[in-house]
Amino acid sequence: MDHKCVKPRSDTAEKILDVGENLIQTRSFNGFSYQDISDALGIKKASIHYHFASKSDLGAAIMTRYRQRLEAAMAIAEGTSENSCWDLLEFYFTPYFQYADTPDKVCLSGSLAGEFPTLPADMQKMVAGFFHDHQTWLAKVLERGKIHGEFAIQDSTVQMARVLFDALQGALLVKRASGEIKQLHDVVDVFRLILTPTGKHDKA
Amino acid sequence: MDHKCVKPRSDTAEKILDVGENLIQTRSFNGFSYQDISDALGIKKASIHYHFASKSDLGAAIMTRYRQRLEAAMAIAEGTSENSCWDLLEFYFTPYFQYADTPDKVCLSGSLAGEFPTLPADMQKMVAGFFHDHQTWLAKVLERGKIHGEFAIQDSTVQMARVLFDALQGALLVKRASGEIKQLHDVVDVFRLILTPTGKHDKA
DNA sequence: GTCTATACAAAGATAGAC
DNA sequence: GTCTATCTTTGTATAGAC
Repeated sequence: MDHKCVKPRSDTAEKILDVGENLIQTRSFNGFSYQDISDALGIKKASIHYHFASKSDLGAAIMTRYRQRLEAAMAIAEGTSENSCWDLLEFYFTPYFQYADTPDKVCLSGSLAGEFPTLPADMQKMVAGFFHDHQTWLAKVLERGKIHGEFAIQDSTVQMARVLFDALQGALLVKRASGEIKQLHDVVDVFRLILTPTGKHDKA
Repeated sequence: MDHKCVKPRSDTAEKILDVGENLIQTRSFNGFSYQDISDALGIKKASIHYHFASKSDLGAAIMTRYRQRLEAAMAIAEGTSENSCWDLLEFYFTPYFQYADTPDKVCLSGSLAGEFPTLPADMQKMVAGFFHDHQTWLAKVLERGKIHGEFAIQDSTVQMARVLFDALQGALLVKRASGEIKQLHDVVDVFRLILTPTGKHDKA
């Protein structure tokens, strides 16, 4: 089960990825430099190039790790039989709430979306893949919940998954500008209400 | 009625704003340079500085003009008595559809949202103001439509306006990455459905 | 693996001629 | 208003010592 599909990486490389991920989420890809990482870790810019030859490579590595981490968690949650579809949905919301609790973090892909046409080609593919995978996963959860009678969805679950995903990403971005955490909570609350069949939201 | 609250500007300045607006919508603020404008207009970088001393000034001017243009149109539409609330809503969608019809354009503020923390302070205020104004306008339309019986909204119209706005902004960003125009249409279709009281969508 | 040093290009910005 | 020329800073990236 723990088949370690992730390449082992040096401790420094991992720290660079950590800082880089954070920097993209807070400042976007074009908005940070190797100097920022250098400052954060106390190592020289040249040392970063040893681990990641180009900024493009670094960006791709950050995206890859981010996607693997989230999508592995999604796959595990989905495969855990105790989880109801409501559980899965609430589970999916957690990182959004985590980011919204910070003053300046958004989803990695959400941050990159604004500068999409300026990104290296491989990063563009990864961002598009991220969007696709998350919406597909959400659609699967909604479809299963619809069939089980957990969710009240008259029409396309694929469509609903798209709207939910768009709203979550949009809410994070708008929230960061306004500082109002309600921006995200409203999205979650509205969808909880829309998807609830009887009118009461029962998670257990 | 036509009280011209917009400062008269030279023809070149206006062209610079046009190109700059386009560049931000396609490449974001950190993703374009004075050189890009220089190339597009066939004038030298120094000439641009004559019209807009700093990039910060240019960005602020672009944002100001963009907001005024959209919000003036929204105010006029709102004040036109023939318009139903459905009309107003469909009217609000039009620029989103326009952007979605291009390969690489998103909302100006949506583009800036991804790099928000790196923006000059005055631009940050304008982006936040844009988000606030648009959501307030949408909430007003939804509230009026709710009272008139045009819209089926059980709960907070403010909340619903937020979710709709988030979803529209998110959809444009995701659409640009995937190229799938459906990303935006799904949002519009779902909200048309949700807001329709009888189940049929009657715009007249 | 990390450092110093440096190359190289691009960006924002200014001075001053025309 | 636009130009040429130039300055300054920053950013990505490489070479080579340790």
